[in-house]
Amino acid sequence: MAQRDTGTEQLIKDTAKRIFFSEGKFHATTQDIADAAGVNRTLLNYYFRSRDILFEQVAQEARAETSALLDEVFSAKIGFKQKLEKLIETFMEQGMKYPFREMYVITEMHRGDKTVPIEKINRLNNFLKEISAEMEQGNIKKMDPRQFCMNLFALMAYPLISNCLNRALFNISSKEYFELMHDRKKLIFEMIYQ
Amino acid sequence: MAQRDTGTEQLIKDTAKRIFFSEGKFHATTQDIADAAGVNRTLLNYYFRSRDILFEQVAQEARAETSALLDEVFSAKIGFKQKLEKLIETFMEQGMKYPFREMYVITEMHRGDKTVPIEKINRLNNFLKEISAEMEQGNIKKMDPRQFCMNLFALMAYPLISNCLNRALFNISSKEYFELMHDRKKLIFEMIYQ
DNA sequence: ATATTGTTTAACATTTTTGTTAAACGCCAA
DNA sequence: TTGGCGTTTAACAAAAATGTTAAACAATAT
Repeated sequence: MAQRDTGTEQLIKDTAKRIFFSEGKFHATTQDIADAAGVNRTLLNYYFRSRDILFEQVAQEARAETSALLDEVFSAKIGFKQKLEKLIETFMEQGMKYPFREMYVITEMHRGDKTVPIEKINRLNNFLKEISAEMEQGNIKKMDPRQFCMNLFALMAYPLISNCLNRALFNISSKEYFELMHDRKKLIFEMIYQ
Repeated sequence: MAQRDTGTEQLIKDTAKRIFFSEGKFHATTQDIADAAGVNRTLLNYYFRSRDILFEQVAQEARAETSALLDEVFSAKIGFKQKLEKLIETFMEQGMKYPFREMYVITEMHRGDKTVPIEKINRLNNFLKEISAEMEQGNIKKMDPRQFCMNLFALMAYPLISNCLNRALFNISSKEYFELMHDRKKLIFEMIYQ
């Protein structure tokens, strides 16, 4: 009956997420995570039984978090333009905290031959229809709506992922990089919506 | 004096690259690679001494390959517009073969605290200047040239990386996906160059 | 032919990572 | 207070991954 909640289980998951999603350390071991969380490694087994279960649970929650984000935006009763703005704002903010979340999901998919448990296809289809409608109205450049989708997510996600490369290339600090990322919100919108 | 070359060393590296860069299996072990190459695992140690050395060498060559690509494009004596077209064409073609090459480099950077051995900054600065000039001429939308750069690479790289996700979302075959990727070449150019 | 040298293999050893067990700890209720 | 129960720990065990060695093999030069 789970009486005493010391928060350790949550601490472990949060730490795993930080290591995987924020720091992009996909090779982290259970010991790495335990150390980072400041707990005994045995606790990972106590709470999650095995490494695989913990990792899968983290991936599962990552998918759920992304899902929730998209759901909230797509189901909002606002116009397409506002949806786009909201999506960019929300995605970029979460992305700055967890740049490698989607990448973790992808990497874990490649590990096993997990089939993608995605039911979000209907929701996406609605979005694709909205995109088509906007193209008809001339608000966005005409193209395959799927390409529009890929453009949008590419523009948001990739610069976050390639943070360390770009910082070296442009020779800029972490602070400057975050400023660039903030500026991208407006910039991305203006790029895809005329 | 390396008389007898059975091609095994190259086979091992090529196999490692296929597994890492094409299949995105960053968790692959030396045994996985040996199996995929159809050779005894001991040969990895014979040719490369240790796993770390092999992995670092693969990462090193990945950086060199990307470098060579950019060098070839940037040093060409052609106009900016042609450079852009050439860059997109070359990058996308290589990207379709090795979608996870840059991602592997990034992941390996996160593993150790390797400092980025990049000297390409001057070359990039030239490109940034060219971008600025084009903006002055009104050929491309005005913005921070670094943002332009990030847009360009994001549009090219991310859809390749998120292949498996997108295929599930859009419910399309591998063949259809490749068609979309091919179409992107023209599409990306038109998006960033008016 | 045979010695040489680079290549490949199997068996073994080591290290790293993960999993299990039993006991200690600490809070709460009877 | 003490018995129970969830939590935590350390010691141990098992498995997985990596590294080493010596011997077998095969092509070439002498």
